[in-house]
Amino acid sequence: MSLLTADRAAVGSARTRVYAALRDAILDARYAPGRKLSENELAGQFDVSRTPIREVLATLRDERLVEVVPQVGTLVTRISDEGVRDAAFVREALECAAVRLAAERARPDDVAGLRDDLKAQGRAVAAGDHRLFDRLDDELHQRLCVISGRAIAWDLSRRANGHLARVRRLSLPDPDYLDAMLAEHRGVVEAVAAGDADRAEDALRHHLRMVLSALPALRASRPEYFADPDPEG
Amino acid sequence: MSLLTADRAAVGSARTRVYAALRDAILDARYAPGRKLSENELAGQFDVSRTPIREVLATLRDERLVEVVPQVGTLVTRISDEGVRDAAFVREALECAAVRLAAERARPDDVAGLRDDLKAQGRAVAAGDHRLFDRLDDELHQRLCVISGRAIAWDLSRRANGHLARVRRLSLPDPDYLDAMLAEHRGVVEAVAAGDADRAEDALRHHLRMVLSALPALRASRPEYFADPDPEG
DNA sequence: GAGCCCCAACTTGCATACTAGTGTCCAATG
DNA sequence: CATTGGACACTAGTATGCAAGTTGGGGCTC
Repeated sequence: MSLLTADRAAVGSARTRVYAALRDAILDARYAPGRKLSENELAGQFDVSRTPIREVLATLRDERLVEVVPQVGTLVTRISDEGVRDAAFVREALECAAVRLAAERARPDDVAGLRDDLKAQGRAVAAGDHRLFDRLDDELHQRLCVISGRAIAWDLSRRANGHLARVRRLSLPDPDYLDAMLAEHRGVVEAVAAGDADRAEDALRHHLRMVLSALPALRASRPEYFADPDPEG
Repeated sequence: MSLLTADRAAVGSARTRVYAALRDAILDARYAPGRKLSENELAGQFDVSRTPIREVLATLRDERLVEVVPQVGTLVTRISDEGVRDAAFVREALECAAVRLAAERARPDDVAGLRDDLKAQGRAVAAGDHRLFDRLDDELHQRLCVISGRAIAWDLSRRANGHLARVRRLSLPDPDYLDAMLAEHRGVVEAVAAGDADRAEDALRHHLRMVLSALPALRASRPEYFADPDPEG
């Protein structure tokens, strides 16, 4: 623990630091699906004791990113159809409801903030910076939820998003994909700016479903990241 | 820890037991909003160490039922307009989306299960057993989510439901209220049975919003349970 | 050589000790 | 009498030790 006390409070205690790092590593598949994690090993890597590690793993378990088996170990979950469908369902339900409210409530400075985000996304696409685009993507969705007055929609959406977020991150290297995403973001933002709740909802719903289109290709290229397919549509 | 090992596994470890008891106590306001909780005291009451208590409190913090202030204490949150609105929003978004799917997918035995639940609710209303009705109410909503194929909708709905659940439990003593709730449940179930997604969604939306109608009376009768009103609609 | 059994090493769950920070209460002082 | 300073009791966060259980491999037996 090399941080000063004040910094620890600002950064949010060891737990926050470990959580962010570990979640990021799982989403990037640096901790690959199926890999076994050891509380002791992680404690050593992050230079903290097992206690905060255990709290972080409990949070990640709620997000379905890890599976804790008592007396056996903690595993990074494989990406499952069920998990991806659940995440997509939750995001669609919560964010589509939120974007309707956002369209009704958005004020000029809210719209300006959304457009700033779009511009930054345009620069990220031009620069081919997938990682930055990914962050700005999340930020845009968060902004929409905040504008709706129901910021909790983003909190829950994000928490339920683990399996889907891995699909998204692992699929990013296609430039056409980024262009399409950006175009869809623009459509959502313009509908919100116009105060058109129906159009905003439709645009966002379509957008959220598009992420799923990358799934079959990813499964084909990285079958070891996936659990066995399940038949349900 | 007086339970056998097998029972502990079935019951789900000390944490599950403590979680259920503590959550129930908070929802019933036996631990009143605003009350300070002590990890040490709770550990003594439940005859476990602070570790599982802390895990439970972390979960309850995610549900916004307690607020943990470092180096100060853990408080039962007061019921807030924001918290109630957030809970209502999340339930409406998730469960309305789920009930549409349920209406499309429900099979005869699913419908039979729903109707069994309704009958039990009728008996509970006749007997004036609010507590039982409350459980059956949750069960019905859960069934609908399970039928939809998106059981996660209920998981998240329940987790986000803390503030609203307290309103519901504390408001129960009105018999007309129970009658009205039961009638609305019937409307939802019949729409699902008929495979009418639009009607099911409308009925459920209306139903979920009705819970909010009990809020002003409760606030008037128990102002000490509530945080200061906030102006937003 | 094949199969079975047992043990050792590892796992998480829980209990406990320690650290650092906060608020309160009382006493001393202006 | 009011106010301020300080000690003390209590808090949550973290570290560590102990208990119970699983797994996999090595050695013994057939």
